[in-house]
Amino acid sequence: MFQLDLKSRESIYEQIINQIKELIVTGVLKEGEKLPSVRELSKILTVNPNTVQKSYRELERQGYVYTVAGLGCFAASLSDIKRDEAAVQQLVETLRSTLRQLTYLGFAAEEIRSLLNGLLREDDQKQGERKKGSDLS
Amino acid sequence: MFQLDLKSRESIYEQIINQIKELIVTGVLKEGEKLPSVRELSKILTVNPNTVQKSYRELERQGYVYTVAGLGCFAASLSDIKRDEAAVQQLVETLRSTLRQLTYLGFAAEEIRSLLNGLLREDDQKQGERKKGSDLS
DNA sequence: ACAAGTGTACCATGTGAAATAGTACAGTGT
DNA sequence: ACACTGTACTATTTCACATGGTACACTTGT
Repeated sequence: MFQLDLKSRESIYEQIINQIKELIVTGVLKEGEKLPSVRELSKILTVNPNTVQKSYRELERQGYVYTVAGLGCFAASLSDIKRDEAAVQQLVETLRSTLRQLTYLGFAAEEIRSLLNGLLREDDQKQGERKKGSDLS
Repeated sequence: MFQLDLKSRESIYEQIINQIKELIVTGVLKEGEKLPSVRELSKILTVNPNTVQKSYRELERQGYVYTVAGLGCFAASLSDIKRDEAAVQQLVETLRSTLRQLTYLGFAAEEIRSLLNGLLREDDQKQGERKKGSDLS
């Protein structure tokens, strides 16, 4: 269920955030379903409770979960997810930078297109085939 | 020509690396052209000489430049750039993660494809420009 | 009322990367 | 000799991350 990579550049709490996001967006965690408690998840992952709580706090800020004191943390409705424009901008900038670096390494435009098509196909599968894609060119 | 963002998550020496890579790949810095000396560039950017040297060392390791003790640091031939397979794998992983996060934010496959097409178009333009006269200030 | 579980808010500590500051040495060209 | 160049250190600071620990308020089941 959870897989942490301690060597990753991505910090632990960010990995937790992204993995929970995935569970919610893919529908594994349905609206209203309870997440593991802070202390419980910290034991499962053998990380500090504070680290898990930091993840939960951020997930709530972004609208992926809601918490009730004394009860726990629950998956929110997909429609509650906040599309933070600054976050989007950040992601686009990351995309731009990554694509550029691939170009630096000598990848031709066609290679990159083909690579992206492969990655998008993965996403489609995870999403459950909501849309069938057109070509990138 | 150099633009550092101290607030960026990307560290300074990484920003220097990427901007120099761009100058070399786009042909602004042609093969054999001399880069600013470590001390000179550090003054231009108002960063520590050690930071610049770290960038140059990494650029040499990746084959973008070659250095001659006592002479300076020079742009290498594009054919000398090493395609580090681990680095490629890292970039692909970053792409995968970024695309996934866009999906989490509710972007449809079509939106993402269109966004990527825009970014690829930017790259095509940069590749075609091939300006003359390297203006490093 | 009580206990156990929940989220939450702190504070202190350790760690590692990044960046800075400074010194020193070797090679190149004039 | 001199002024550049790259290079190699060491030491220090800063900051985010992660950990360890304590405390408090709320909810549920008993």
